[in-house]
Amino acid sequence: MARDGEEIPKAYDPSKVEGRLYQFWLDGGYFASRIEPDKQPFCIIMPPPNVTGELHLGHALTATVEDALIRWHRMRGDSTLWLPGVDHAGIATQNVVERELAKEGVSRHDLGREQFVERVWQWVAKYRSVISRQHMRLGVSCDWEREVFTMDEGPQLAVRTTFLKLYRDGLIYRGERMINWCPRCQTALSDLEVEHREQSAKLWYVRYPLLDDSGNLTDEYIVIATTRPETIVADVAVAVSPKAERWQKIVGRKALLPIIERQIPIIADDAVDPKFGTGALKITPGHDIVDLEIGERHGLPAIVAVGPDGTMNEEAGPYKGMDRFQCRDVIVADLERLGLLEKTEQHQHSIGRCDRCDTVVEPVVSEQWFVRMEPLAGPAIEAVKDGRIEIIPRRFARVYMNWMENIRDWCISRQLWWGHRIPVWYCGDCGELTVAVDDPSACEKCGSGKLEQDADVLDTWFSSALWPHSTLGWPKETDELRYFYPTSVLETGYDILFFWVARMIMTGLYNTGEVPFRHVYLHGLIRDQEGRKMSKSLGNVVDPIEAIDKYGCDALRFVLATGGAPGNDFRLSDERLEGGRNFANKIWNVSRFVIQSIGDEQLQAPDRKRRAGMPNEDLWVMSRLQRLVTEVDRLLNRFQLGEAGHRLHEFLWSEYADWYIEMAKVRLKAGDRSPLPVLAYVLDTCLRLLHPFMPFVTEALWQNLRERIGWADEEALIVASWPKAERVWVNHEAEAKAQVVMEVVKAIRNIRAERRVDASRYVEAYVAADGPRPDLEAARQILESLARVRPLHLIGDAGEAPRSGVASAVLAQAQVILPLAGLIDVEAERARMSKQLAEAEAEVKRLEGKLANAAFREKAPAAVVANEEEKLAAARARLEGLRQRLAELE
RNA sequence: GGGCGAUUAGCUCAGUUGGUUAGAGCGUCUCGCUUACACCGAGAAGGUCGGAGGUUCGAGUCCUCCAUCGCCCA
Repeated sequence: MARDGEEIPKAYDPSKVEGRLYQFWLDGGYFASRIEPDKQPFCIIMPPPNVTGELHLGHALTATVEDALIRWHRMRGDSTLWLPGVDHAGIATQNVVERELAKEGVSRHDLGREQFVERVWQWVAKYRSVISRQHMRLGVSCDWEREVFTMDEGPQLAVRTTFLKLYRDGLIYRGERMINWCPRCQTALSDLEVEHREQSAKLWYVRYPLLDDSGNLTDEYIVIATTRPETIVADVAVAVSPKAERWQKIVGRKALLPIIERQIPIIADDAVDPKFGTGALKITPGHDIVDLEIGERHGLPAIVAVGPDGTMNEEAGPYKGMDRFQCRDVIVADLERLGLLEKTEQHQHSIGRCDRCDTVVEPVVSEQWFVRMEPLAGPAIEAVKDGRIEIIPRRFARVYMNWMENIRDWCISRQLWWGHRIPVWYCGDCGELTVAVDDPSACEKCGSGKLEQDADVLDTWFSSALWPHSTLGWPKETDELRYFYPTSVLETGYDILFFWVARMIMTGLYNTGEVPFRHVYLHGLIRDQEGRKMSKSLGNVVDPIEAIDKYGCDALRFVLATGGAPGNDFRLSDERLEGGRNFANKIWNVSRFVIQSIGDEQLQAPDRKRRAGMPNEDLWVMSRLQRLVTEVDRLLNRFQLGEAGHRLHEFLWSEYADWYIEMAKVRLKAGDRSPLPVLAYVLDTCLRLLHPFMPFVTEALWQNLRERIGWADEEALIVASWPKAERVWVNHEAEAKAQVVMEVVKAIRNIRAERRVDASRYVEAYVAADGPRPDLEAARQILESLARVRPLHLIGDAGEAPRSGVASAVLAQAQVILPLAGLIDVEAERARMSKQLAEAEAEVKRLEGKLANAAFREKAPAAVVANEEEKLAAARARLEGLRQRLAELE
């Protein structure tokens, strides 16, 4: 921004101010949080981006919304803490680094665990700084001094403490359960990390030969339907539905498992759907959750035939070493050759895939660590039910409840190298395990020093679940924890409601006894122009930094903040970003005009005691401004950022710039500097209100404006006080008066445009009005200038105006008559007026009907009725005027 | 199978306690360099708010059913 004497550039150039201002804020220490007991704390813990890579638009949206809330509260005088962080993202980061290594032709196994983890730390160091720099480009005003990484000492301690606590409370256990296994990532996954997709597959009908009582093969057989013939090798039974009559007589007999030639029982179980396939199922407890349950009921073993890498193991006999899908083909061919394949059908069913690498997940019985969720869910349900936590938009509370009420145990162990190592040690001597916060030197049971730590790490979300309290110091009782916890708002995308939000609520309550946050604000997903999810493979990813380079940070932020409603997805496009850039430029130019008009003077705020002597337009804009402040506050309090942004846009552009500035120019051009305090005051207020949305332009302009306004106490807008609505300035009468003036101007402009009157040409005009005549008289110069009319005759009765060669417009409170000899076609004018007359008649009729309805008068609120009556009066006045005009038309 | 959301102007979307003649941005059309801004200004056109019922003095907004699309959970 230019200093005095220098010209302010005509167009806003974000690249010239953003970097400089961010440094200015950093230098000023404005982002730092402080514990100030006399103030209201306002705290947001930032969702930690993954260290896997760079920020995307979802992060930009998060940053935009959270920064807006933080800046707003900071200006309101609250003690704000916005705590940034980064997530180690176990499986995702391990994958990324493994991919890097692959480029060098090395696997993690070549390096060994220790060296591999070292490599990941190198990656982390690099990307943490990339992410921080990108956040800074977004203008985030978070407290960088407090940045936390999920693998820092604090979170490490919190993770171990929580693990031990849960273990001692019996809420963490180790057991053999059906889990989801990704053969590519070679780790267990939680249910949430599996994506189910419907797809078309084959359903094979296979004959299992039956044995007689002495175990000899018969020529009878039972037909089962399966989508996974490769798991036949792990079958332990055939189950039939008790409702499938055709099979009842063979229950209790034995079948001979094809190929493997194991004798398996035929059992009956209610879990078998009689309508699926033949009503008989092969039972593979090692690879299917339903089968596992059936197997348990019947005391059957679980055989696992698929190994960790997705190849068949020794249980598969002749198929050992084959990939599971290759095995499927081979086994089907073998069955066919043996005459055991009855038929094949197409079949729609849902297949689970790893949400990280899209590999088909293998359900498999495996020994893992689990968290018992049900006891944790209860209090978490209560917290939302009783309103201690409010979820915005509200509909997500139901989604949350639904999930919580049907919660299942959480598999938390991961066979990865990168992450929080499970704090469990196994004794080489007695075999017992020791769970501890600090690395133990001896076995709890036998005291032996031969301890080995569990090789696995915890699900990343385990540490994320502790984030609001672990970042504030828990389990230590820090001042931060006491002051800022429970935090104020948790803002994130609805896509991680279960992954993260729900788990934070559960563990927050479990560890601290208090909710982790008061409000959950869920934003939608950002999509591309065609509504597709942005993804690297589609190549439709918009890089927020590129958008900032092209349009400016404020443009991007304004678009993100106002682009959609909370919880709804929205589409981002260049057109929208252009709109944001244009708005920033408008703010720039409005300010440029005001600042240049003020010059070197220092102004005082408009004096509320001298309101009586102020021109109506000043009173009007001051009144509108108060309403704006009230509205923006109301909306922000309800997390309606988008709507608040729209109101600001609307006011600044369509009221302040289009009307007030244009009106003020009339006096300014005449050498009257009296509008300046109002111009400056309204601008100052707008810049303050807009600052949370568009921090850079507003700060840049305000730095220039503040030298010229006597009421600016603070050295920077970022810490300037948030505007308060001042009731005294609210003025209905002034608003009504200004309304008439603006309507007259619009009416004249309309006629001029329709009659193709040269825009620069002044024309003679008659404005007839009774009541508002003095107001129009007061606004004479404004009317002349904005409507380009001269001479302007303000008359009491339309009859005093010429009748021939005129074009006219009838408003409720005034009539406009423009003598435009030569440009007027009487018949066309008559037709135009007649059409308007018909409209007005219909309007009057409609309102009369409404008001004649006794039920309406009786039941509707008095204010609504009065409003309708006012409308009727206006419509009648207009109708009367139109009749008169038409009659006088010659 | 259960749940949720969307369906409003050519396009993208607002419209939170039911109360003007339903709004915005972009696009379209007509004018215009009137010294803040052409990243602009002035004017205009454009919608039976997915469909059908219902509640109500009054429904884009509440209820029921249906249709299409999308998402989540199982």
